[in-house]
Amino acid sequence: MRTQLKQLGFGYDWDRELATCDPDYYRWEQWLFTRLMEKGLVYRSQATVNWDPIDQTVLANEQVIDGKGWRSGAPVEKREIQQWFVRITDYAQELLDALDGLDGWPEQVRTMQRNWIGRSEGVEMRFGIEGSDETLEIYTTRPDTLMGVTYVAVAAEHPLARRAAEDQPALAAFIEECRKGGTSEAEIETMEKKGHPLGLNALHPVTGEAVPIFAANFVLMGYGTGAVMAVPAHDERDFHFAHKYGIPIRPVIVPEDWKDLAMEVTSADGTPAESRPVVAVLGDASRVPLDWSHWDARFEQKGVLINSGPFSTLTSADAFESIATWLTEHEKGRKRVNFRLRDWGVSRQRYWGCPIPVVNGPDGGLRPETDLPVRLPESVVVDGSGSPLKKMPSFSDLPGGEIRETDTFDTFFESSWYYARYCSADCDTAMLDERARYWLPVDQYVGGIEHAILHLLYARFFHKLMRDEGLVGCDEPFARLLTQGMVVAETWYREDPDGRKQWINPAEVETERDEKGRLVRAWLTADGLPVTFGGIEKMSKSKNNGVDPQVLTERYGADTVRLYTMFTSPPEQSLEWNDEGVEGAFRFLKRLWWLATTEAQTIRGAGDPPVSDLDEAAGEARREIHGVLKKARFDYERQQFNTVVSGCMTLVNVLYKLDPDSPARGSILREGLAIVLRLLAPIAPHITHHLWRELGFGEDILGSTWPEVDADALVQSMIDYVVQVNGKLRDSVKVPADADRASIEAAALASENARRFIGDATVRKVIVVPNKLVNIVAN
RNA sequence: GCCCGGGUGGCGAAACUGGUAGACGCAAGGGACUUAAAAUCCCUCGACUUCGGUCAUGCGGGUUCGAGUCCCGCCCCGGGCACCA
Repeated sequence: MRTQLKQLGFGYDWDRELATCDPDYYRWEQWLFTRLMEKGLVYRSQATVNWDPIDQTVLANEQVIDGKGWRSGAPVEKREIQQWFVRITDYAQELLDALDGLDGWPEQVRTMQRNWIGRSEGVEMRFGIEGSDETLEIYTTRPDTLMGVTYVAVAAEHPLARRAAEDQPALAAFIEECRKGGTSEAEIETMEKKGHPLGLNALHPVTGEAVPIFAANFVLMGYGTGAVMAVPAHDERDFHFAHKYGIPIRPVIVPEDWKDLAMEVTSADGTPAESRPVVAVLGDASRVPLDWSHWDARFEQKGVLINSGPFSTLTSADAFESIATWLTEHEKGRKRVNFRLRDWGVSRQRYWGCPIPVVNGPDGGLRPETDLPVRLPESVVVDGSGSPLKKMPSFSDLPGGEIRETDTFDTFFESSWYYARYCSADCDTAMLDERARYWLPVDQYVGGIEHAILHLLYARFFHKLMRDEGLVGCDEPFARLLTQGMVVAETWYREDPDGRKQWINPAEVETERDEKGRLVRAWLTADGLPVTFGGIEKMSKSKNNGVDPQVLTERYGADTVRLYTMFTSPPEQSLEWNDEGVEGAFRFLKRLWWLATTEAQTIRGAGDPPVSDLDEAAGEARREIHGVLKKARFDYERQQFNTVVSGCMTLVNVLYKLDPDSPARGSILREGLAIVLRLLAPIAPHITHHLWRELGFGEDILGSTWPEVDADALVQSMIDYVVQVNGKLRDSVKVPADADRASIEAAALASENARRFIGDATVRKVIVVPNKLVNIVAN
């Protein structure tokens, strides 16, 4: 890979090369971790993982396919194990607030991070439990719907549910059922929502009303308090759950403009409107009824409270405050800010990775390892079940009955600070030294959009941890961010007899397609036997659908590969790789080469183009050249490199078409090539460097100055105006550049086609867009 | 399911804040040069057309003198969803 990067001409400083698996690197993140332990920023807690009961190993979410282990095929179970966590939630507010200042970042990424952190303002409160002194703590962002609570749901593994299950076999079976399946949010959110009553009631904090408690498979113990209040009338999931289990639906909110009617009904007899159209209750047939027999997105909207006792007639916003105050005064709850963001679980039960530098004492105590680095053993037995380190006493067993932690860090730990280590790559006395303060933040960070949330959030967090250790001087790691689109490619696979997928590289697959491009059949080149299409996905090692640029580099050279890659689409956009167009990039560089070398003598002997007395065609050529330059500079600034390349192609086309008899030809060639070589230098450095010298412009193109636009060259004496009639293109007219509005209008109205299309109609209005068009509105 | 993007010719794409849709390329077709091929150069290239035009930027509505661009509602594709990294 190093050879390939060098061949492609990337200007890296190889003295700063580092490998995150090197103990000289990872010892410093071990050191930081021990500092965080001392500061109380790490803790150990139970967390749920995917467990493969056959292979006896923890599975990554990616390794759970349709609820089964990817290797064993066994149904995956949830299992609680001790894990290390870093308190990223302590930094949630800062991570959120600082996004506003990251104006060099794409708004898209900032939005994703804001949503991920998910700050919400709500109320936490306690429900009593009938016949018990215990309480259930819940959090809601919609306290205005509190009076519509008709049940409460807890996680299947909630202690209350476990205890209730002791003498209820059906409930115990349900809890067992909930253990099946993976832990990913996508899986939990898309599975069928199920529940089972505990046979216990919760007591409403305001009314004291008893509502049933259910164990539910969509409530997770690890997130929040493991319990939620449910308002079927105003939450879609609760609504469907209530229908399924015959739980009452009690509407407590109606649209705000129904306020007067709402007051009528609540003051009339106080009869709950359960399951009856609210309009019928309100007695106004002219309104569109809200019928609670089917879900309607309007139910979730805020409005005015009804059926809510003392809070009826309040708006949702006022009710939020009133209910929060009521709960606070009665010591049953309070307002609270909540974050969706959860603490960072950094433990992995795998061999690869940096060992977590902690020692378990014989008395159960924990201490940070002081003798760093804790090296990852290099010779281990990998038997496919569990972590090899756990079965390696030479690693884990320490004198005095102490046992070393055998979990390793999440590999995001390594990728969260490598950018900073580049500044101090050779420092062996500290994680970072004063050079990191000098260089950071990174001016321009480039990475795939798939890292928009996790990697970029962890790196921002890590940076703040290092800042608080005094290691870096700034608050954020990356001043500007460019998120590349994915390079996606087809995936192909074959299944083993036991159902495992073997991924095959697209380069080894041949296909036959019908005239509409649909796949007819596909086979492996090597054996001619069929392979299965697995969809188009981002290139990855696990799906074996990467493309090796080496073949193209050998055939066309580094500059062609670089140019084509830049030309084929803008960097943010995802791209289905296809090298069919690479010939065009190669052809362009050959044209550039041919022009420069055959005209070298002319160019070397030419001077600057005369500014005033150019013939018309030469003036037009200069206008085009400087027009391209102006746009290319703009496109470089907005990082749209594909149009920089097409601009350069246009510029070379202009130079090819110069009138061979024009006296200005030599000087325009000279000016044009001097511009195009510098515009292309960052993209195709090798050829431009050579031609720059060849044409006598200088020794090193990288040391030259950026070309400047000649504003005089852009001046036009006549301007083409498009003439539209009723918004449709009908004609165009040439107008002197200094013409006033009236004469532009007159010219447009006088044009032949405009007159034809206006016909007998009356001209109502004429719109003039300066330097662009005239639209005549007539009817 | 939720969050973020995207959908424009046969293909990759362009169109700066609403103002000539398809720049620049690829592929294809025709021609020149050549014994021939490669390379190179020139021309054509969204659809339909009565050759006046008409239609066309995923689908259906809307705002506007004017919509690929703005608004509302859908469909499809990609990325992420905390243990792929």
